[in-house]
Amino acid sequence: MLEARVKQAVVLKKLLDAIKELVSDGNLDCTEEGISLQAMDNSHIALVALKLEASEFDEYRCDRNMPLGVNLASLTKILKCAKDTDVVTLKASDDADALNLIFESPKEDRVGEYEMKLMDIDQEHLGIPDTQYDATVSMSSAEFARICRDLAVLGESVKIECSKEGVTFSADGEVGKGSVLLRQNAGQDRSRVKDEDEVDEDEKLDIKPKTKREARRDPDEDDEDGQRSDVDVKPDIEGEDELQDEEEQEEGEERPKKRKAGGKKDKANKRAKKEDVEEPGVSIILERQVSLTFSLKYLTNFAKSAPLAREVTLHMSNDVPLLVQFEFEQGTLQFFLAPKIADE
Amino acid sequence: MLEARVKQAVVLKKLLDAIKELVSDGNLDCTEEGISLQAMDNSHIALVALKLEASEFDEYRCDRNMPLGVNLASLTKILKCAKDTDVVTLKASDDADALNLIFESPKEDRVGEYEMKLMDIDQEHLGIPDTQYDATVSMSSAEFARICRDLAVLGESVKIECSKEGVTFSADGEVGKGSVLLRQNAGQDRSRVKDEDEVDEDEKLDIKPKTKREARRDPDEDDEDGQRSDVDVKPDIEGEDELQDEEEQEEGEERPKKRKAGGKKDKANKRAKKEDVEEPGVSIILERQVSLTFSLKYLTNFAKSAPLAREVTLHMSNDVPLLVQFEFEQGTLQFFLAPKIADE
DNA sequence: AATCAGGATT
DNA sequence: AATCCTGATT
Repeated sequence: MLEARVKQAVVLKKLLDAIKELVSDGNLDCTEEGISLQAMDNSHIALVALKLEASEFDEYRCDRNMPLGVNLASLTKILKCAKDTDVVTLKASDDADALNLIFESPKEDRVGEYEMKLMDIDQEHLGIPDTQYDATVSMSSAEFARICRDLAVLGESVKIECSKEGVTFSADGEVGKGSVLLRQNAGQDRSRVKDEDEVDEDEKLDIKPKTKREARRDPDEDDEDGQRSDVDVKPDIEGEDELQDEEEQEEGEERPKKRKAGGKKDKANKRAKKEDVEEPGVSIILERQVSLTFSLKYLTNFAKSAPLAREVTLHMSNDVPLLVQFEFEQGTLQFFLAPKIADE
Repeated sequence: MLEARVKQAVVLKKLLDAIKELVSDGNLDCTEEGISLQAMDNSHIALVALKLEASEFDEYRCDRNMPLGVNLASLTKILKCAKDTDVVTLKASDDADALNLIFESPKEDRVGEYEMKLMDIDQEHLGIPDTQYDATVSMSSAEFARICRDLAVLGESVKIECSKEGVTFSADGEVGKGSVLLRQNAGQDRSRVKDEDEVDEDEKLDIKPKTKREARRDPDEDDEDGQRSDVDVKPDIEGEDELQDEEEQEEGEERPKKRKAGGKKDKANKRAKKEDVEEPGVSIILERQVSLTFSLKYLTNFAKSAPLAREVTLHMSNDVPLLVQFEFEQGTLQFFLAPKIADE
């Protein structure tokens, strides 16, 4: 038995818009922790991993793990029947061959009940390596989308170079070539480009990811968050909690930073209400310079998630798949893409 | 000789948009009363009946009855040459083989004169039975359009069920199934769901239908309304006037309603100006529960009239054609559609 | 019918 | 910036 309530249908709509062009079918894996979906894209090149946290649902109940095989095009169609502000309740009985979706207007004078047929999908379970990334770039998701769109005009690939200077996206082709340099400008104490020692410290402390994670969730869940991001879409909760505690105990100096992060959360909330104009700054955590080339086709697809989150984080190490991560109120959406090998 | 002036071309444009996909050609029947058009749709399944009231034209003159056979695609093309705010004057001489359209900008600094060739159309004259409907649902036309569009994703037919609970639209197909329940919420004294006795009372008093009719026309015309809708598009003018007078004399109590109607009209005008956000509530008058199935293809076509009127009224009786009625400032647009026989 | 692009609107 | 509405296109 699954019963999950989302306050605003628009979140699910944006999610589906974000992934439906990459993945046609997938299992919504429903567990006590929440709902996750993990799938290779249709051409089996990119990996999409979505996690919706149980705690972030308006109401959540899942008695036992159940994979709900959904056709994302069908789900998109049905979600189109909801108004953006509708309250959505997802329901599935334990042996269901259908997912029930209930759309209720805020005034409760309109109730839509939809039933979507489910399918059996062989879950190729994908282990995502727990990578320590050499470079982590946080930036405005809208800016990321813009850059991908812009450079896609010029060529099929983009080279992303991350150094102390900032991050550079460059592409070239028939028409000509172009590059966009983003300097760090987060307007924070860590906004300047760090030198190696400082970087190491930041990496060790894992400040930056935490800041982002904390932006929308309890600090105590940071590491669960981290695992979700870096290890597996279906992590073991107990193990994570332990890891979390360890880290917190090991590094007492994290606490002040955590509070700082808390401050950021408030700021982010305020922004969401009245400062939408203010774009998130660019911040870079660099352990090692990276230079990687990716298919713009995929990146532009990933960038379609921009409406979900103001900020996107690019995690990169040389010769390792890129992780593009969007954290939004209800969870996390990740995309993985292997770099092109040569500068083709 | 016909000469009719409409203040805003946009009304005619919306009208044409509303019916041009259903009907390709038709006679504009011009009489002293106004201009009406009645036609089966191209597949001879649905019936479209339009009436533009002489009194609602800015200026109206029609010396003798004349059917102007128009190709609606042509008329649409020509109306596209008018700006929405242009004043439109329709002119036709008695033996005309063409309709003249004059588009004048409000500032009168621009005059467009167009002439559209007319055609001879054998008017298959259609008697519309004067049905007493078991259920009458008034609702936001935009919502009606939305529901039809939404359910059209799922299947070809929609079942409309009207009960004390409210009205339910449901459809199913390959992807799954869906239903939308609208509860009564008119926010009026009659907004709650009535039980049988109350329903009977309301029906007897005919409160609800009058309310609706009064929204845009004089109560005295209620029965003319019925005739226009239910009997003939080309009525004998003299006869009708007599009927009107008779009724006025018969039922003195209608006069106050006339005044009331005027007030309501003003209200509607105000709404158009400042209350566009406020959707009309759902109100249901139910003599008997109904459950009917209709082709969504037709209903979605009918729903294209939504820009004409904030509200739509669905009149239903079991096994009888549905009447979908839009009342707008200048007149009434009605669509009739027979139900599907089985639950196919 | 459905998707996409453009323009208007808030 | 995002949504809505329209027109165009496949």
